[in-house]
Amino acid sequence: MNRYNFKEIEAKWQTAWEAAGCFRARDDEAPAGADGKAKPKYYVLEMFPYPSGRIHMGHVRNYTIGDVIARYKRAAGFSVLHPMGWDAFGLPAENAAMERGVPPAEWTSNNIAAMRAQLKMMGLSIDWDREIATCDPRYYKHQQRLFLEFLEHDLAYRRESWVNWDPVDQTVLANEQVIEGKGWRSGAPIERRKLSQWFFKITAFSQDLLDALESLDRWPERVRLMQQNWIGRSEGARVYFKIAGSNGTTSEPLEVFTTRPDTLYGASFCALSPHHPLAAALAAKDPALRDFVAECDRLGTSEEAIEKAEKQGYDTGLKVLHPLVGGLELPLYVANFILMDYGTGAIFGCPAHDQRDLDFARKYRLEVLPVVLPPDADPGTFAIGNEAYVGDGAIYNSDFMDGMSVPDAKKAVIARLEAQGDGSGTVQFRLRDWGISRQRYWGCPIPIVHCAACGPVPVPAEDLPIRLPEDIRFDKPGNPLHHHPTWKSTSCPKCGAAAERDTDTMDTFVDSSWYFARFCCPQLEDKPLDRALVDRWMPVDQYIGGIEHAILHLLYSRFFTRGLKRFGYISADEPFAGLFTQGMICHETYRDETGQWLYPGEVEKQADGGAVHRDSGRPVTVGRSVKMSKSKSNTVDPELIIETYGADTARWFMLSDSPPERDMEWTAGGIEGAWRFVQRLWRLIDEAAPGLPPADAPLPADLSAAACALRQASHKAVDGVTKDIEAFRFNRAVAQIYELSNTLTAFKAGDSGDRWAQREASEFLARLIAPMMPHLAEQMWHGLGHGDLLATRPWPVANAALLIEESVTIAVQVNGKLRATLDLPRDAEDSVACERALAEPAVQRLLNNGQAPRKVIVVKNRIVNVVV
RNA sequence: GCGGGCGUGGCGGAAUUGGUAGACGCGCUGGCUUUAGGUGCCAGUGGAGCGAUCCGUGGGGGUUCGAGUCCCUCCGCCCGCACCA
Repeated sequence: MNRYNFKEIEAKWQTAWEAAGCFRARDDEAPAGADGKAKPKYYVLEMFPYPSGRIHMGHVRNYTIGDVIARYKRAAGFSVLHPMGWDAFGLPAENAAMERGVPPAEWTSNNIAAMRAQLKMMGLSIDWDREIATCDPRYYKHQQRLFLEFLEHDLAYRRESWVNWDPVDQTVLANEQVIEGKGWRSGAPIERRKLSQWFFKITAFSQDLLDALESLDRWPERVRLMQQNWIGRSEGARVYFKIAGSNGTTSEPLEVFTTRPDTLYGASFCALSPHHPLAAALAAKDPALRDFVAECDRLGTSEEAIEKAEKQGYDTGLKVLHPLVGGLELPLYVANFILMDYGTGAIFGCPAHDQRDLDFARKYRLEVLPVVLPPDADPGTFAIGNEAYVGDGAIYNSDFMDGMSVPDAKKAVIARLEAQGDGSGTVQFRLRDWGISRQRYWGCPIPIVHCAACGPVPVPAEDLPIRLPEDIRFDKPGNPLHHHPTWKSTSCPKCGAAAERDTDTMDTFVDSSWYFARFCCPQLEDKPLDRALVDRWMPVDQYIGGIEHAILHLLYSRFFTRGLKRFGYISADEPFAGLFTQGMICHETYRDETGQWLYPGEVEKQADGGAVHRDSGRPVTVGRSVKMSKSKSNTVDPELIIETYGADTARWFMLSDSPPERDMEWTAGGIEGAWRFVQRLWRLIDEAAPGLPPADAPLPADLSAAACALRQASHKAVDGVTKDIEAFRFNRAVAQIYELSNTLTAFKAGDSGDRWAQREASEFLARLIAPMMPHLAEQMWHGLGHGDLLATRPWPVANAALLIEESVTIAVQVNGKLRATLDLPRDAEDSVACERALAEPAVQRLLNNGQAPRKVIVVKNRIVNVVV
């Protein structure tokens, strides 16, 4: 039996595609299609990878999906751009430098070379001439230029903000480097520190970023929802509480933000963020408060940690005056759950109608006065237990608002506060400005010079790029750029005096916020982007990546695109017209008797479902399937898979079974099954080809019933697979291809007409698998006697006349339960269907000796339901 | 804590979007082929029952002639939370 030699064949077709330049994107006027019309453009982009050194299964899935779309669209007559690059700055390169002494630039470029080779093994239809890496000065030079433009347009500014500080390593930590309040390397309790940092003014576009979500109709609904919640527009009020002074005078009033001004009469305390200026002022004179604030700081900067922590407060001893209730004084606390970054950093607490406030009030024994009465409750007896009432109802206990609905009360109380000068209605966003300064080496340097006389001064555009120095050392804690003996010394571009460079680099999210546009003109030297080329390709028609980027990367890119538009680089309003978020790859986990994680390759499955260690034979515990990760040793190396089974097999398995948006499970059985199918398909064509009519033989005049049935099955497959690819239902496309292949395998050709239908089905099969298993498809195409590249062929079109069924099977139900099925001509009259259904013995039996049915429901071509 | 999602045979999943639940694949069972095999081919495969039938889409309740699909409620698991990328 012949075997499919994937190694030879995959390499052969990859070379052939490259030689023919099949995947080069054309910037020039789109070449005319066969019908004389210009080809429409189509930009397919997968999120570019971080060059960690080896591709992982997540990459294989991501790039397989993208490649199916790119190849399909190319065949469907589009002028396709499908580029690849490297998100090459970031922390892991610095960790490698610290742990192994490899310079980040060298580490990164080695990783890129290794990963490029791996991606090429996959046979992706990528235009490699457009490859970019964000750590390349030819890229970050333009990013520095863009930073200056953000500054010029007042979309970047400098202010102080909080960071996680490791007092032992003398360095700023990322949230993920803070583990239970301690530094990951030093183990020292972390502190919060204030640093002067650069910010992008994303909040300038809050409303627009929110409104435009509606136009993104090819984005997953859940991503739009998450972004909407992230931007978090809320209408509410600012309320001023005067502070009762010890000597009867009041200082500056306390400004709080609330979304529930209607509950103002239920207020029983006010609380400040530990970082509120007033808290800081009070702490200066109060050591106990200082300790409390320090305690809060140990939580770090992550919102999750702050909100999960037990609610704690510190009574400042100060009282604030209720703006509407004369003489009512409320205690003022500093509380660990108040975020300085949201609203005004201060709240009033209404325990009856907010769970956090209620928890707080119970803990500190504060009053709980309900002011919203649930619809069916009795005002005399209604009381709050351990659950706040957050629903709608009638306002009571609230003076002039009594009896109003919640929305009416909001309006009324805002009007009253405004009239009194004690507050105002306002719109608040949860979205905060984007802090981009990082105290790290391996990132894009911020092109700013700090001058004692002139302050922060932008580096003139002609002096860019500000290059990263390569002679750096990681032996001291802190930022190597900062320690570098000479790098930061320079002169002020404004006054010429000795000055220092900003030693911070940009957040790597900046790098990925415009790379998609740079792919339109990757080699352009004098400016970041060429308007004409950007407009030729942008927006990205289909963007594909992990759901974990649903908020930050996508939101920052949307913000950047608005900036780019303002600076005149782009016409599009949004960067990504279509978005697809794929699920993760999971695998079973294995542990030995000592609890040590084992890699799948170290484990041997047994017939009884158990597992043992391959070498030692010791028993292994099989754990549930979770996301592949090094920490659980449940990863499978794509390169090993491709070397064992070939790229097509890996790609096919990626697309089989699981819907692409859902998590998929990697199994040894699954990849074996895919491998067998590759072999089967190839054998099917290899064995049938010699007996088939020539490639261009005309359709014979009369075909046997079997040939007609085969044609119908093939055309249905073409139609179905096309629809499934368009809708990202690759698992269903795969299932349909299996069905066609099963039909074709079972087909026994009798006459020459049969063999014609057999050739048609075989060719369709090759063409339908082409986006998914491109090498095998080329080989099949070649085996069927074609001399051209399938990669350059248009997509097959089904003959609509062959898709229509002549008869349909109808379900016959009695009281909704299936009792029989009927074969009827398509579109048979309802009366006919009804008559035939009632004649069914199973129906007669349930009608008890010819009783008349109470009702009969007929759905054409589908169902007859007899109600007894 | 807040926000988003998912839940169907032994397993991954399909279901024309309210109309025959389990397509297709994996696994399993039986048989055949092969020098042999973890290859290939054929048949079977949701559970219970000899059977007519009955039960079955995380649990409970509801709407409907009809619910995996819609509504309410409970449970379990997963993702994001602003310095990981």
